[in-house]
Amino acid sequence: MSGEGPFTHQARNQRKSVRTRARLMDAAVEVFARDGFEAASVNEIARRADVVNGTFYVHFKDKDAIAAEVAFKVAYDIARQIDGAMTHIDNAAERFSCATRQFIEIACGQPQWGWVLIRSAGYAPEVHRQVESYLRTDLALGVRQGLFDLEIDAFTMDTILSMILAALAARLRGDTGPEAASKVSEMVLRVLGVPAVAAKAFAWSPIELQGFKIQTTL
Amino acid sequence: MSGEGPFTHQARNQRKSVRTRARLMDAAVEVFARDGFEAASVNEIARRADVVNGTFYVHFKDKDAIAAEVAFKVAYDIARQIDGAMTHIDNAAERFSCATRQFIEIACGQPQWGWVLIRSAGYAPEVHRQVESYLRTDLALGVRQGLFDLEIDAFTMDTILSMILAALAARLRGDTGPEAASKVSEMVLRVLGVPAVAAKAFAWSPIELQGFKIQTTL
Amino acid sequence: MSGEGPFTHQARNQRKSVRTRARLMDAAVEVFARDGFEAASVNEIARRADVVNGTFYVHFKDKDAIAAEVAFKVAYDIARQIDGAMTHIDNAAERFSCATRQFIEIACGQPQWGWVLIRSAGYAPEVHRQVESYLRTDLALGVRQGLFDLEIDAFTMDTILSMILAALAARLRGDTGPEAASKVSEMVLRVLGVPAVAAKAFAWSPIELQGFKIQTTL
Amino acid sequence: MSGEGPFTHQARNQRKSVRTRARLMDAAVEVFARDGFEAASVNEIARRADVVNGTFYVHFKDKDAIAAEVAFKVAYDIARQIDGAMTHIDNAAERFSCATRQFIEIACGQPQWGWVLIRSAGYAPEVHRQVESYLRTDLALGVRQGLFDLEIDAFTMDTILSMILAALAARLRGDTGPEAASKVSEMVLRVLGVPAVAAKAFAWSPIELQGFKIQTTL
DNA sequence: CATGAATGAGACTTCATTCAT
DNA sequence: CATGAATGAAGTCTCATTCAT
Repeated sequence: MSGEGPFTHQARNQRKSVRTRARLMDAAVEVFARDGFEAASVNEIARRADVVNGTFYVHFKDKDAIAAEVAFKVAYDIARQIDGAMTHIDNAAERFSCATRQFIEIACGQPQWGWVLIRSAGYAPEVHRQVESYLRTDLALGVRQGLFDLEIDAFTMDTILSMILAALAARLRGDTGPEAASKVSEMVLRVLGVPAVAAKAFAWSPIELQGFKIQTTL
Repeated sequence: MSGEGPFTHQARNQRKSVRTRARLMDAAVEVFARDGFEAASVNEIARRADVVNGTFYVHFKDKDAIAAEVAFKVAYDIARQIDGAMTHIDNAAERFSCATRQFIEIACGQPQWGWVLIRSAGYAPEVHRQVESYLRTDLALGVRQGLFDLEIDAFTMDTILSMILAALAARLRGDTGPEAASKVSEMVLRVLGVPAVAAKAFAWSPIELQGFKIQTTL
Repeated sequence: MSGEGPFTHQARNQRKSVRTRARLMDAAVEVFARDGFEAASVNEIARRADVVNGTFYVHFKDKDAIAAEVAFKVAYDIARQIDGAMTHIDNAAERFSCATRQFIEIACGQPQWGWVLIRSAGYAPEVHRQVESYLRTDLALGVRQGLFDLEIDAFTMDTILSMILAALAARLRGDTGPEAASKVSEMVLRVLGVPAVAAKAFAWSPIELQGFKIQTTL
Repeated sequence: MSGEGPFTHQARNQRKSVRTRARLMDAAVEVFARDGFEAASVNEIARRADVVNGTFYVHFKDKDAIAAEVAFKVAYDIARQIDGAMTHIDNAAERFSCATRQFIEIACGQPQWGWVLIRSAGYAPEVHRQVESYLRTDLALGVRQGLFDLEIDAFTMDTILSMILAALAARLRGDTGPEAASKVSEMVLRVLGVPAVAAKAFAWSPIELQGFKIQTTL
C-alpha cells in the first residue's frame, strides 16, 4: 500500500469492510490511471491494496464493477466541488471558463483521477455523459444570455469535451504548463462564438482556484 | 482471410514473403480496429492472415511492432492522398477545411483504418505527431496569410487534432451523419479566429470529395 | 430461503440453533440435488439457508459432513415410512413390490430427495448399504417362504438396488411415467425367480400409495 | 508420465502432435477414472501427460471436449472388439451372455477404462446410448427368436444396462470376483424371461474369453 | 520462409475454511 | 451462536513468444 488514497482517507473511521473496499478503490484508481482499463489486472489492484487476490471478489463482482464505480465517484466528486464553488457566478462565459479551468487544475492535482476521467471513456461512457450534462447546463445558459451563437447539440458537446480532455491530458503528460486551462477555455469560447477579445478576457481573468482537496463521498 | 485488404492488394505481384507480410498487416488493421491494441491477439491476427502463429514472428518482432507499422502506414497513406489532391488550393482556410473533411470521409470509408488512427494514440503516438505536422503546415500558412490569429504551438495542434478525431469517432460510432466533417471544420476555423460567417462558408462549401481508394505503399 | 423445507418444518418449535441447522440441511438437499456433491458449494448452501457462510461451520465440520448427514437422514426417513406402512403385509413378493413402488413414488414426490439418494452413492456409500439392509430383510423372507430362488448375497443386493435406482432416475429425469415403478418391480421379481405371470400380478396389483408427507426426524 | 497408456501406444509412430494428444487422452482416462469428471482437473491431466498446462488447450477446447472424446473412444473400442468376436454366435441368449461377460472382463482388465464407462453417464450420455444400441440389437434378436418375452423399450434397456454396470463397478471395486459377470448375465436373462435353468446354463457356459488387449483407434 | 507444437507466465474467478468480533 | 471479512490455494483458460523441423 503506497500511502493513503482519498477513498481510504474518507473511510478511516468506518468498519473494516468499508476500509478494505476503499483501499481497493484507491488502488484501482492508480492502476487504471497507469495502465488503462484493458491492461489493468485485478491481481495488481489487490496487490496494491494489500489484500490477497480473492479479497477483491468479496467486494466487487469483477473488474468492470470496480471500474465503473471508481470512474463514477471520481467524476461525481470533482463535478460536485466545481459546481458548489460557482453558485455566485451568473455570466455563462465566466461560469464555463471558471469550471473548465478548475476542472483541469483539480484533476491535475490528483493526476491519477485525471487519467481515470480521460480513460473512462472506453469502459464507463456514462461518466463522460455526466460531465457533459454539467457542461451543457452552462452552455445552454450562455445561448439564452445571447453570449454563444452555436447550436448546443450532442456533437458539439462531444467535441468540446474532447478539447477539454485533450488539454487535461497534455497537462498530465507534462507537455504544457498551467496556462493550458486558460488556453483551452479561450479556444472553446471562440468556438462558441465569443469574440476573440472577450474570449481572451474570460479565459485569462484571474480566478481564485480554490485549493480543493479531493474529498470523496462513499 | 476475409477477401483481400489494401496491403495485400498492393503486394499482389510481389514474392510470397512480401505477400504474407501484407496479409498480416491487413489482418492487424481489422483486429486492432475491432478490439483495440490491448485486446488484440497475435493469434487472431495470424488466423485472419491464414498463417500459423509462428509465422507472425518471422515478419514482426512483436505486437507493438506491427501495431506501430500499421498505424504509421495508415496515417501516411491517408495524409499523402489528401495532400496530393490539394495542390491547387492556395487559401489556407480552404485547404484546412478541405483536408479535414476529406480526412474524415476517407477514414469513414474504411472504418477500420479510421479506428486504427484514433486508437493508435495509445500505442503509436508518433502517428498523431505526423498527422499534426501535416496540419501544421496549412495552419502556419493561414497565419502568414492573415487568416488565422491564433498562435500555432504544440498545444494548439493537439487540441485541434483532438477535435477532428472526436468528430471522426462520432462518425464511426454512427452518432452523427456526414455533416460532422463540416461542423468540426467550422468549429476549428472559429478557434483559429476566422469570423463566424466566413468559417461557415469555408466549412460548408461544396467540395468534390474524391472517391479516393485506399492505396497503400509498402 | 425458498419457503420451508422438511427439516426446517420439523424444527419449527426448537431453539434457534436447531432451526438454523435444519435450514442448512434443507438448503443442502436442494443444492446437492441440483448440482451434485462436487459442484455444490458451501457458500450456496449458506446463502439458501439465509445465513452467512461462517455459520455453516458452526454446525458442520465441512461439506462432507453435511452431505453424509443429509443423505443418511433422507434415506432413513423414507425407509422408515415405507416400513411402517407395510406391517400388515406378509407375503415377501408383495412386500417387495409394495416397498419398491412406494419408494419410487415417495422419492419422486420430493425430487430433490430422490436425487440425493441416487447421487449419495459417490460420497455417502453407507446410505446405500442401509437401503440394501431394508430390502434384504424382505428378500430373505421371500427365500424362506419359498417364493424366491436366488441367493441373496451382497452382489445380488447391489444389482437389485441399481435397478431400482435406475428406475427412480428415469422417473426423475422424466424419461418415463409412473409405470416405471411397476415395471422395475416386475423385472426384479423375475430376477428373484418369481414366475412371469405372478411377477406381473405382484408388480401391477393396485396398492394404495399413501400420500406420505416427508416427515423428518432430527 | 506413468508408463505408456493405450492411446500413447497406438500413436507411437505418429508425429509429435498426435503423440502428445494421445498422452493427454491416456492421462485423462486415469484422472476421470479416479476422480470422476467433476473433480478431475485439467491441470492434473496435463501434469500426468508431462506437458504444461497450456499445452492441454492446444489439443482440446476444454475438459468437456476431452471427456467426450475419451468416453466415446473407450466405448467404441470395447464394443467393436466384443462385436467382432461374436460373429459366429447365432443364439441371442448366448450372444447376450457372451457379450456381457466379455464386456465386464475386458473393462476389468483395464480398470480405468471401466470406470470411465461407468462415470461417463454424467458427462457423455451418448456413450451409454451407444452401448445400449449394441445391446438392443441382440435383445431384439432374442425376442424374434422367441427366447425373450419382455418388451424391449428404452426403460428396459436402461435398467439392464444399469445392472451390467453395477456388476462392473462391483468387480472394479473388488467387491466380487470374476463370477460377477456370469451372475449378472443370469439375472438379466431371468429378467428377459429365460427359464431359470436355461439362464444359468447360458450364463455359466464356459466361453473362451479372448485375452483382448485394449487396442485403440485414433 | 513457413510451420505449428510447446511453453509458461499470468489473467480471472471460485470456494472451502478460518478467525476476530 | 452467529457474523462476515479475509484468506490462499486451486482451477480454467489465454496468449505472446520460442524453437526444432
